[in-house]
Amino acid sequence: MKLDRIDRNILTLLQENNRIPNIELAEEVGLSPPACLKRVKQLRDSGVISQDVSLVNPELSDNKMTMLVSVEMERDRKDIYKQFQAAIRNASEVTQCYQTTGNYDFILIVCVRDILAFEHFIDRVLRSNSNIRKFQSSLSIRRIKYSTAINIEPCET
Amino acid sequence: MKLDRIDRNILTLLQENNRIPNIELAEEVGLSPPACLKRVKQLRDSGVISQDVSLVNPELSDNKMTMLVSVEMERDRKDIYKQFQAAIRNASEVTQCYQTTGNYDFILIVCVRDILAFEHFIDRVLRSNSNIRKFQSSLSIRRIKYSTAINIEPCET
DNA sequence: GTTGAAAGCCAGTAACT
DNA sequence: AGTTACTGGCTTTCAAC
Repeated sequence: MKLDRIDRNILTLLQENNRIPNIELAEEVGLSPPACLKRVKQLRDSGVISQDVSLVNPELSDNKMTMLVSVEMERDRKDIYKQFQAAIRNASEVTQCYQTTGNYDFILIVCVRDILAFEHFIDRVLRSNSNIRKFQSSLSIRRIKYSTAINIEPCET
Repeated sequence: MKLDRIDRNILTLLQENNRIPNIELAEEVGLSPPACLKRVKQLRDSGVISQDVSLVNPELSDNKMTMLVSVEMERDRKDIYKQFQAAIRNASEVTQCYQTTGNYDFILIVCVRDILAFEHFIDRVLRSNSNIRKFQSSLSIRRIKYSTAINIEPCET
């Protein structure tokens, strides 16, 4: 989908606050409310906007412990990767997972209640998987920065 | 702030979709619309819900490159850490940053347009900082999982 | 906390440029 | 693509319970 300057403008604003009334949004981007609404609807329907969510203060979660886990697989076989990815998607403890190049194959961000829950996760998802050569965990003691917005540069068109 | 079962229920639902009409939300949690709305408002006002945002498909960002960077500081001095954290918060390329224990002190998730932009980031933020002993970057070739929701267990009260 | 009702604003549609 | 005019629905209040 082609995004023009106004679309990009809309996305930047909605990434900051998606509860802004359409009337205000329209004014900010210099459009009439229906025209603006139509664009927003299109952005949602086409999947450019994938989800609309409330962000909750993590201090209030029962999962106060965040672990960063690097995983190295035994071999570079596609089916092995696929199977691991499926397991990760099913593991509710994993909030993020990145496949990487370099020393490790995957980096996981895992949120759990306590060490016991983390051990349980490791046993269930990692240790039971014989395709994993090794993994290394480190405890996150603080989340310094967390932003869900992606950078959408204004363009000329 | 004390959260009862209904609050937790509301938060779980809004973390999935914050555009749900209040009427539906109220029905889902078994409350009348005004009572439900009052709770949601309170959750927002008190900061339990910190932000309401649209999530945009990262494929559409101009920053198609994600790098995972581990950073080790020269010494465990609090003022050095503070200064680094401030620099990280100011760096628009950094979308997430976790302070950790273990082999490294920080893990960054950095989104940039291309290698050039990454080099620029490294020069500006990392290489220019003499308190950094070393850092290691790896390229994320795929985001396997990404969830903004935190786990909020139902409770008895 | 619930219910019911009323007010006002906004989303969404339609007709048209 | 866009605007203006209109309708319907929802949010948001307030009352009374």
